[in-house]
Amino acid sequence: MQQDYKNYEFKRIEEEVKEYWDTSQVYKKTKELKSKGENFYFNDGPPYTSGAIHMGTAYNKIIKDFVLRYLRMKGYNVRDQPGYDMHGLPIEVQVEKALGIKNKKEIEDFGVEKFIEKCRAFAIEHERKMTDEFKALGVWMDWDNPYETIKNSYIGRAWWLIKKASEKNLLERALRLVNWCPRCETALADAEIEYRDREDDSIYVKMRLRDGRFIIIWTTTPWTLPANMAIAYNPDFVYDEILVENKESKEIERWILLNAESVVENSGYRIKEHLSKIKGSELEGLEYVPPLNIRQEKTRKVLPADYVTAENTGFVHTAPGHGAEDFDLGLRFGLEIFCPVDERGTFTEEAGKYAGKRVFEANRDIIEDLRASGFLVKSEKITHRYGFCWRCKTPIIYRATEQWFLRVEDENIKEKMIEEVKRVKWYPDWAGSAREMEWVKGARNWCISRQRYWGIPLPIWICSSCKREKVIGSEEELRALGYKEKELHRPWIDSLEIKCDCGGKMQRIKDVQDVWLDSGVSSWAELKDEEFDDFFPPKLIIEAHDQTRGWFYSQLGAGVIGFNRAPYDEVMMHGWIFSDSGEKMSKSLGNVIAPLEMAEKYGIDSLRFYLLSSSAPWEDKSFMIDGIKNASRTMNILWNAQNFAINYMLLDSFDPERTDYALEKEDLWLASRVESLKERINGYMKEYELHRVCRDIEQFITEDLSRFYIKVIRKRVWIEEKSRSKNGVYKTLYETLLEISKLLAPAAPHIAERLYRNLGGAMESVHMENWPEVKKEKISLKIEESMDIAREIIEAALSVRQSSNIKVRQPLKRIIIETEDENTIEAIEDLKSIIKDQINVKRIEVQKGNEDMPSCDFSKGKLYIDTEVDYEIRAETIARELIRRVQEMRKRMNLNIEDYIKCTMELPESFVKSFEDKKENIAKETRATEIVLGKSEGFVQEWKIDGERVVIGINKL
RNA sequence: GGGCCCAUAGCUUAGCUUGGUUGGAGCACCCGGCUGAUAACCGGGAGGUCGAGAGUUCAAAUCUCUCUGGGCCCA
Repeated sequence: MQQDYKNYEFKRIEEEVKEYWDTSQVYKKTKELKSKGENFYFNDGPPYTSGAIHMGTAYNKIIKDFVLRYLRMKGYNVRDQPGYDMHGLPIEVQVEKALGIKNKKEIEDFGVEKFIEKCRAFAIEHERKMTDEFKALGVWMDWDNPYETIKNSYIGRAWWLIKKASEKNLLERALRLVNWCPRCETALADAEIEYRDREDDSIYVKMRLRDGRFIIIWTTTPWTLPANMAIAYNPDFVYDEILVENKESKEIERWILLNAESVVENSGYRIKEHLSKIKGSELEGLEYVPPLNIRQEKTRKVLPADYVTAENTGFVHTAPGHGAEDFDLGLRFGLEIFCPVDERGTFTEEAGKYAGKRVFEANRDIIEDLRASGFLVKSEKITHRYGFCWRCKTPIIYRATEQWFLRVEDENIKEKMIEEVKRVKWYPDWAGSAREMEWVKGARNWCISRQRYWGIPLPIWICSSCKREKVIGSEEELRALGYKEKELHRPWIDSLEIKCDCGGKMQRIKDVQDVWLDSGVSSWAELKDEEFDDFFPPKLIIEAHDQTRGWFYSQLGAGVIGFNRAPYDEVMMHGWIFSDSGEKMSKSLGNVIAPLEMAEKYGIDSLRFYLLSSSAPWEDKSFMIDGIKNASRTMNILWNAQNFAINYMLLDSFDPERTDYALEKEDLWLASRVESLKERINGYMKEYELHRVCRDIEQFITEDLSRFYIKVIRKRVWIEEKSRSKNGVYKTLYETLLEISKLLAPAAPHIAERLYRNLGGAMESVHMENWPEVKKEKISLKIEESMDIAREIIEAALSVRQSSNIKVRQPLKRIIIETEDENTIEAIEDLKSIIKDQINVKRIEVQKGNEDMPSCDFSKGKLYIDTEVDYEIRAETIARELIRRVQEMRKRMNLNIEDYIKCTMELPESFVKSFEDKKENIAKETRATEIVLGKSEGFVQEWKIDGERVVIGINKL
């Protein structure tokens, strides 16, 4: 056992603990110690290596660290390899920026090889920085051996899945509608789209039917009109046919639409007459003349579609080359998938007069053309949600292109995925049953090809003559074909030509793989061959709720295709951290709170404890500075409790092994509280309710241990001689603190370690310990209830004291408690000395109260205080006042607890007799060898007691 | 527009599953007190239309519906 810093100097403490972990290789030894336990494969969701960690990343790893430390204490052999997601567009975009490059052509000019090297360097540099930060947060993972998605071994494992998909006929190349970033010139997965508000044109356009009537359509993307191939209507609707007049030309027209009034509002038309109702189904077969007749076609058809809603005009302009539903409708009715837009978002020659224009810029021209030709009803602005490229923030467009897909929509695959979502245990339950389920049910075939550079090359070779495809499933397979380059990345891999059976040459498709698939395969790609049997599949993953469509999903898809199962049994989903005003933290808003800055200021353990206890893991949190301050205060209180305990134990050379101790009621009570705390915590851990775990520990430390127990046992500790009762205190404190160090180890690993080591814990580290078992026999609900009653009585009495203006230093003659409650009567009998002590009262009587006495109600009855002051009470009050002043002076002089003093006092005449009577007691309490009345000497201070002047002088001996 | 989650004091939150005395804490504020582990703590004060509305019920923060606002994921 040893004393520690007087104050909770978290910075020094945390640094020193880390140093201890390093020099004594505690992490390694802990893992070795637990290596015989049951294997537990925890799979770390790899953060993306493109920046410093933010509060959310920190929170994520802190939760993981909590759970991993807990699992180790529970005896598991935990596989805790961290990972990094290091490929992909985000890094390419950042490197492009650094190089001052703007598009793919400039990358080709710069050199793909050099570009790849820049990307690699970028990823590795950030990986290093992030690792340092995670370590700083005290996160124990296998930082020397992270899995990295850019390694050859990893890439080969990713290929395995592509081959597997190909073998199962789940890999297909298809003309499909994809999200397209015109700046990055690549397809994007649904997961790569970020939705934000954007202001767009909102136009209503007339489509002339062959019979001269008009159908009105509405769109926010005028640039898709050149690709218009049909108009969709809903056969279940009843449309209005109306007569409208052009306000200027007075021309009369017949329109078919819904919501005529609002469409005509603010336009150059007014309604003359409502003619008739037309059933949607009656529109079948109608033909119209496309308004921007760029292809000189005569007419196109009006087609039925269920997805058309009654919003706007009830008709939907359909461009199969630019919209998902349009595309499907196009397939169903054999429309041409017309897409006159190239990869840079520019109209091609096929777009006639618009050729060469960027699509968004063409909006204006198209609107003007419609206006000029009289087809525009009106043009307004609208703010709506629109998709943007997740990295470069360019508004995306939809294009029909040939891409590679994993056929997730395949009935067997989707059914299995749904089954797996049901099988997996989600925390909280609705993360799976509602959220993930919803997403999986609506899942589309997964576009996995990207027309980019920094990624895992898709291992697909195609013969230029017979078009046969070959998929490579591993690095070995590639090497067997004679591939000599060290690198599996582009551009090197593109050089490999494979001889086709037909005699032709096979070339790799140029695409790289969607980076979401990189992390999707991590569950097996990170494993070494020899680990596979022992660990696969992983048991648990822990990520934020945005991963519903991200990693939860990509792993599920990849796992079902590869292994016919989800690569996890349990998913713990957590929330995001927002700023104190509840906004997203972002550089542009200037409200970013860096995790390490907070750790610097308030301590790592405090940061961790705050984040963990603030609210349920799955809830989003606003980061409150007051919250972390409060956590720091809790750590401080624990620190002080430790110092108090160890200080006195050392003074009395207490040995925790000794058995000559006597336990009092309060000791049994505290022990019971510890055990019931453990029992509650075990319950919370079953549902990963980490916040409840932390809150209960905090409550115990502040309420039970510090504010009550230590206050109650002070007197016992002050007794000079060694005693069985004092040993009882020490024994209780020692065991309590030791248990607390273990319970706190997952959340606040540094202070827990220090506390454990200071107490002389049996292991080298608290993190090697076993998670404490509940000792049920120590739990006594009876004593806990009694103590609750006692505490309530104490509170009530102190309250009456205050309202009657009687300070606690003045003893009360008696209190009277009026109650019928048997438990209360019993509690008073049982805990009399504690109650008397805390209230400073001579006697407790249970009987009918005297209505003239000051009183107050409490839940089980009424409490009265007897305020009569006799000579003895007066004398004791004065003695206590004097003791208090001397103690305060000792403190100010910085004396040690065991130092002796000599004391001189100048007292008013009215105090002298009391003083003489209580002199012995005053001397004992203040460790004064003598107290002399007369001129004060040494350290002298003047006090006012009950309005009288008192001068005290102290000399240290 | 859809799915899921959230809304309780100035702030952070408990209570909601299983309706039932005057809805608890902590932080901050004011007043008083206590203190040889603790610049710690205790007592009191002030502060709540339990997001809004409707319904079920003898009784609703709690159950149901609708709406509003926020978040995530989509369209």
